Amino acid sequence: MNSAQLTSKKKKIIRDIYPVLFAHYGPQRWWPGETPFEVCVGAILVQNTNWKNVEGTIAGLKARGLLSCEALLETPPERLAQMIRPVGYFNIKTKRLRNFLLFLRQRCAGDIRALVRVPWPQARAELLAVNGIGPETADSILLYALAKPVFVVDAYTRRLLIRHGFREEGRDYSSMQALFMGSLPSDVRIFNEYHALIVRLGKDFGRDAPDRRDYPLKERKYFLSVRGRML
DNA sequence: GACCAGGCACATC
DNA sequence: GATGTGCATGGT
Repeated sequence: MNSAQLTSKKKKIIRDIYPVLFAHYGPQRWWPGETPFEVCVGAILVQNTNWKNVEGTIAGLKARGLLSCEALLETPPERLAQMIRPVGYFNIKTKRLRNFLLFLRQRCAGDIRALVRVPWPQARAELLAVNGIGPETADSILLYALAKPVFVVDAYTRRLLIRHGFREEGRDYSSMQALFMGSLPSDVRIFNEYHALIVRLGKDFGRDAPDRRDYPLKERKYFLSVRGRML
């Protein structure tokens, strides 16, 4: 098999996994937040943390009427840090959140939706320039807050790829993103749902999922396991 | 009590 | 440029 055929086969695998996940889990209706601003706050707070820990924290901020750019900026950092304690890394996340809020106020007059009219590669670069916003956080904001056609990659995505034999593509963020974006139509709805489904799958199986990283992709039929169902 | 959870920046080699 | 480390709480 030449490299072009292998690439084509890999793309097909990426395309084929999606309908299987969708059929099994149904629509996930992401992002689990009400406003674009809430998406941004959640994306920062959830970094390397259980989403459950973030949910309650955001609800608390909302209940206190603090879930806005200006209100959060007016909150003393020490106080903010105490309020977001449950998300873990609360000191560093306080700084990261404030860095984002300062960017938001200065660049968007406090409204992230101002970036909707900016071409997404530029908006992405601007977000990445904020200390504390890395590729996944930036892409989550672009896709789920601004509806830009950007695929979000995360730890679950890496695990899924490695388990399906994508050792080369799974080596770093941009490679994984290129694999998905190069295999799928550039459709916000699909990118939205696919990433959410991968997270859902990951939460179901965690690290207990079958792991066949030693099987070369070209020598076997790929598989996807959903509650014992193998492909 | 260990291990894990929807990262990121920074130091060091 | 690859690899290692600190950041921290809450659930299983």
